[in-house]
Amino acid sequence: MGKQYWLMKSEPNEYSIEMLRKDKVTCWDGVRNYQARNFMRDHMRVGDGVLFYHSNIEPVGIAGMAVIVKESYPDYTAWDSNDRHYDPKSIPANPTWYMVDVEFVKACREVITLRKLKGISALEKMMVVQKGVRLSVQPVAPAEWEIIVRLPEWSR
DNA sequence: GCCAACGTTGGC
DNA sequence: GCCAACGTTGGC
Repeated sequence: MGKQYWLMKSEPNEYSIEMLRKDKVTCWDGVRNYQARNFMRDHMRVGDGVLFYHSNIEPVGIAGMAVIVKESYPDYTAWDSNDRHYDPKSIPANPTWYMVDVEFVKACREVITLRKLKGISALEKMMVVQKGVRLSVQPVAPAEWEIIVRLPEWSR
């Protein structure tokens, strides 16, 4: 399987592209949705491209780019009863939840807004522009990636 | 296995 | 802050 592409949502209040710039690498913990987990656990490979998406803030949209640098391993925050994402169903011998590590590549000069994405007809099949789709980890088609990375919002 | 009730997501 | 849409839970 060649390189694949993903879109990963984060609320910048919790974790933003600027925090990733400082940290350089972070574990993508806290995903508690089975479909999103399956993408991370079963399909993400080192080198895959990631669009870092800011949700629940103005402006909503793609804020930067990252790359997968570590393939899935158990999300240990599920085992910590003090953690917001604690899940007693997940046990170390049989983890329910997994995460990957992502590394900062670059931030957009300005956010590529959801509104803008919705206005690009070649992106009309993208999951993120579909009504009611709230999956926090989504596959991105190579053709969609190529369009997005050429948008002027990336240039310095 | 159905499905109502509930909790969460996330755009607006 | 609102609330539509979704995913999960749990009684039956």
